[in-house]
Amino acid sequence: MNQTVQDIIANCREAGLRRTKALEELISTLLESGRPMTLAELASSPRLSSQCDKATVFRLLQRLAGHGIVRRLGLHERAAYFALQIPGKHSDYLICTSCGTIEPVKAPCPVHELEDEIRKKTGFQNLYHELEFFGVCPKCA
Amino acid sequence: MNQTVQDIIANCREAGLRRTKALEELISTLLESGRPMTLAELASSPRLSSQCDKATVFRLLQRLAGHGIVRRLGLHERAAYFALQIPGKHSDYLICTSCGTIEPVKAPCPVHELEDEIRKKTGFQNLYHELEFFGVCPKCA
DNA sequence: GTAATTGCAAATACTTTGCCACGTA
DNA sequence: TACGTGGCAAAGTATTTGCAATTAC
Repeated sequence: MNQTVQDIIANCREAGLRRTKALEELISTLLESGRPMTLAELASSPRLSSQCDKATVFRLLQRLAGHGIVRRLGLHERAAYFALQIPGKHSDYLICTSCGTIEPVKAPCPVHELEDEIRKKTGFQNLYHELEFFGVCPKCA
Repeated sequence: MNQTVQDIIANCREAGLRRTKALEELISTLLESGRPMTLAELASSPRLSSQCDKATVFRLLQRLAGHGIVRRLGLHERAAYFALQIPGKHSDYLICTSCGTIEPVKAPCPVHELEDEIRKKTGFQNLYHELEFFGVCPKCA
């Protein structure tokens, strides 16, 4: 287990969560995959399926989302997606509507200025955004 | 019933759909509301609840989405949202995570250039994007 | 020891489909 | 008439919760 996992778990501890096997495996799995994952995917992943129940993963994700350690994403599927929320890192996603592959967009996000403007003009608090591109990838086309 | 409704229904007819009461009411409702709505909202709206079953609304929305006349949106809720897809018009949304209000963002969308870039670099077909801002509105704060 | 966490199973929420009746073209 | 469309009810998928047992601190 590398340093980053330890760091994130340290954040969890600060947030008042207990250090459990399930928590460690969940964080590791999300970090290793590097992409948003659904509850079903997570709960059936090798590291977690042997380790704990789907309800546990669900509740863990809920707690982590409540503390801003993971973020829940829509992504147009029926199932919700979850991704680690690394401070200072923001990702937009490119999603193939045919095969469902999700990859982070590498280019810098062009939305922050508009976000600032909206924050000023509307008075919304805790503003953040979610940006996804949908299309058919070359393999599927 | 105004002209725009007639226009949209004309598009539906061209797409091979029949002109039914349910179709007219659905289009009118979506157009009047001016915002994305869930299946449940639509099916229980005054114009539609008296008119037809939820399954009918569901199937209509599916057909319309298949022909690009409505668009299905994620918007972070458990239920899917549907919005009329007016040619040449694109909307980003500002959503209050506390009361759930959804309003279109008035400012021009700053994402089109990045979208073009992604189209060129990745070879994705039929590329489009979805952009949402989430936060707590002044009333809820 | 105490409160947070977990597993299992049951309850919800929302979506989707089957089947036959009906209405539009 | 023929095929798209509609209603009703049932099935499917994903999420969420209750409660007693367990575990981290």
